[in-house]
Amino acid sequence: MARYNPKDIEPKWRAAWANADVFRTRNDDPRPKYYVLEMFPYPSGRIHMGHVRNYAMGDVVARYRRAQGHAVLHPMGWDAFGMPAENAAMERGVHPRGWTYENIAAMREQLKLLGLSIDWSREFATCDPAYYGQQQAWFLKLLDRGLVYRKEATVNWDPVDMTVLANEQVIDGRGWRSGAVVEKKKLTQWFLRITDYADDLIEGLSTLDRWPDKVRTMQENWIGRSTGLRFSFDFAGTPPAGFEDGLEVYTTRPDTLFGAAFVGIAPDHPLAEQLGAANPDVAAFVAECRRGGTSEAEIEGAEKLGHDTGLRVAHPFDPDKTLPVWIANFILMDYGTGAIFGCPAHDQRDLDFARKYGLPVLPVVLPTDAHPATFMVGADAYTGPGKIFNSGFLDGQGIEQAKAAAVAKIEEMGKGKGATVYRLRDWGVSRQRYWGCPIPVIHCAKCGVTPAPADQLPVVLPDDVSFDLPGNPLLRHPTWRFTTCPTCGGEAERETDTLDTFVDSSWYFARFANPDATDPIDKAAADHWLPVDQYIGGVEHAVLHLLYARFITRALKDEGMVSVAEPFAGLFTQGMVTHETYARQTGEWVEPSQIVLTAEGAARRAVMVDTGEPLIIGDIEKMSKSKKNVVAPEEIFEQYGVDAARLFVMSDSPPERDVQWTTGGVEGAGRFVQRVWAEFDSQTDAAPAPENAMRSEELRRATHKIIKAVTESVDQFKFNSGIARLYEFLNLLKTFPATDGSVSDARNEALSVLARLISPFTPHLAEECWVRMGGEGMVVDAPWPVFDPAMATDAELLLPVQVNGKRRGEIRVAPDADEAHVREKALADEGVSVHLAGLTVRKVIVVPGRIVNIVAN
RNA sequence: GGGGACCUGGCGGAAUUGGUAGACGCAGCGGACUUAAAAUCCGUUGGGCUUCGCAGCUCGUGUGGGUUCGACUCCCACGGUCCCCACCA
Repeated sequence: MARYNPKDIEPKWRAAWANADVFRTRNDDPRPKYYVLEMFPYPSGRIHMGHVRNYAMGDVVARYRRAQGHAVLHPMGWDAFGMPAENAAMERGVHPRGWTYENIAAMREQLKLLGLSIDWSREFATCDPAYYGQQQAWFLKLLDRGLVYRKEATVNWDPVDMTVLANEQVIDGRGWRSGAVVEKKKLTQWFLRITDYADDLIEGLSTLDRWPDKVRTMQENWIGRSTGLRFSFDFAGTPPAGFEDGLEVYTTRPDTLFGAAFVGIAPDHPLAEQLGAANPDVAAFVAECRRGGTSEAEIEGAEKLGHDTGLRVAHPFDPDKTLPVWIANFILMDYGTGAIFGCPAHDQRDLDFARKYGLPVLPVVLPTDAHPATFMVGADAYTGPGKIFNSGFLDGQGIEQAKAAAVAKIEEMGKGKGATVYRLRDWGVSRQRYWGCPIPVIHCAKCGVTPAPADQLPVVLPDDVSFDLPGNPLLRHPTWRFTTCPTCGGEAERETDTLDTFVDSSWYFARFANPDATDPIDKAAADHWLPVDQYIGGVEHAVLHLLYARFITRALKDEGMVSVAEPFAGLFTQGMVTHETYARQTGEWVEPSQIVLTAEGAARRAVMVDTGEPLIIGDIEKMSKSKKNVVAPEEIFEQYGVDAARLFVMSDSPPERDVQWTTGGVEGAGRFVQRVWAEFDSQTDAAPAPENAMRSEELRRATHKIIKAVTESVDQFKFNSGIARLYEFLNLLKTFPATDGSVSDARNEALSVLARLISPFTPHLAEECWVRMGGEGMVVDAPWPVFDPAMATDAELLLPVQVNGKRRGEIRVAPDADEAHVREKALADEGVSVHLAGLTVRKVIVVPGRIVNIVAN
């Protein structure tokens, strides 16, 4: 009996799968399709434990569906454009292309170690011209349809790196890389009209019943639909130039219009800019507002700042009343109309502002339990329910009723309209970077913006670029951008902006259907495979990537390129891999491999392995290089085997939650691998057991129960529970010695089932066990075991009996025993009758197959 | 400020979705094997109490209340932890 040695056995089976080409998927496979996809990785150079967990989970699903008789599509690719490649170029003088493809090569080898059931023949990287060229092709179709446009927008500009930063790349007002104070700058940028699909993207969420509620809620909030009223205030007196039609505002509370104390406009509002041009005080105020940061602390503590323009507007419902127009720092230009009316009594921000500048606070919503004469608004605005008062024709109405009435009145007056407004903004996709998909348009002085002609696609990135200066190398390139206009033949320039990498990842799942297609998407193939049946990835993509992909899929559908609107029918968001952190007294982080743990419980201590220096045991955090709490997958594979690593990251926590990496845990998984092997390999040890016939029956039942349990746990993404049941089953199986003739049939069945049930989790071990027990072919091709409901049911049930909710006895009954019989038996039970002495039985509740509860007093 | 999730032994977690709380693993303790250690195997492990023992009683799922024959599970309030969004009118 030999110890199972993963280092020899695992590579052997990976080679066997590769030689037999078992994971190649054919598009004409007649079996029912199942598309499993894990979010494709960024080629950073090395895989980490998070990858191991993510791809292991996907592999469980893929192998399980395969065994269930599905034609499974399980591809892999690379989200290969992006900043790190350019950073490497700047820091180390390497070329982004070479750096990226080398990383891909390294990571591909590492991922292959995992033994994933991936069809590698479909692999591509988003930086392959063959991929991004197709992206350019559909981009131009969207441009043609008006879904792509250019506009001047205020962006975060990093003056050191000379590039636009996304909002999430601005940390406390500074560029995350350069540390430079970020400037607001107006630039002409490319946008995708995602807001055209805002309603549809919200509606679609309700069809995604296999998505986590959390993600659907986050997307709904992100889109942020609100309904209200858009209307204009007429100026009292001469309107400023360009505002002859008044000043348009948006509100969700038209019911509070009578409580209006002022009208506020954003510092970026055209009116503010116009006034600023004529008045240095206004210009100075606007400049001050722009300096404000957007960090949490700054918003929390930010003071409301305002500047009275001196202009006044007329109240639409009360011609005698006029309101001052203020420029206020808390009003955002890019939401609604960039202008509001302030109702201090019923909005906290307006109230803060009114108190500071001495504006009137008139309550117009009366809480149900308050009196009109005594109700006052103090430091807190009242935003609750109530009846409208102090409001002319709205008096006495409820809030919703008053909203409708106010909207109707404004519409009747021709001053505005009920409106739906979204928090979602159009998607700015311009990046002033080299390592991205070139936006395939040409700027001609005469003809304007012209799409690159189809025969010029792909517009390929030039190789000869330099990174010795900040900014966009495409802009500095001596020749690349100079071309001729496809329309007039005159001198013209290429667009030097590249696309946000989120565009690349918004359609890759469709390309996998046929990665060699001459069109962007092979429609027949995509219609066959899409939607992705199970998509798996981190919850950090809950909004951006998953929303963009839903949008692009819709846009491509409307272009006739795919038939589905929703790309991902099922979504699972898995948790991270975490690890305890260790630090020296100086605060310097220490790697787990450098430490040794002593004692246990409260006395637990960590010390440096070589010096014995005592260390601080820190929080359990996501594995990260900066905290040095990283465990390298390859070292774990080396020490415990790939199967043990796969098993552990799925066994110790529910998949959606974080899993804490522990040495003890992976050792336990390794132990399980050994014990499974020992069970298959020990056919001749041990002595016969007594009660053979009964025990065979018992083993059979256990076997069918484990089939049911593991099948359900995989179906429901409860891998940890399924694995726990497999441990339990192995513990039971060990009590059935191998040489006992009377249990051998049952035992053989049990082993055959076990090998197949573990194969999604520990595929290499499963193959070796399958061979050892004489299985036909490879277990990867074996069908999933089918459980027999009759066999999975016990012949006799052990039913707990409670008296007044407390367990007092147990009875044995047949599963189909009728209630009267169960009742009789329960009352007759010795332990029960003791507790019934002196009491009158009032009620007996029999829950079939579960429990009996006797109510007595 | 808005939205959401979570809280169970020393630790990670399980509980057939309202029916025997603590499966399974880790760590611990006791034992076997060994000259010894590691590895492995066997036993044991929520707290308290009664008992020589078999066994039994009792408390127990963040806190307080409620619904129910019965609550980790449902409802209300409070506390704590975490995540997402955020001067979004």
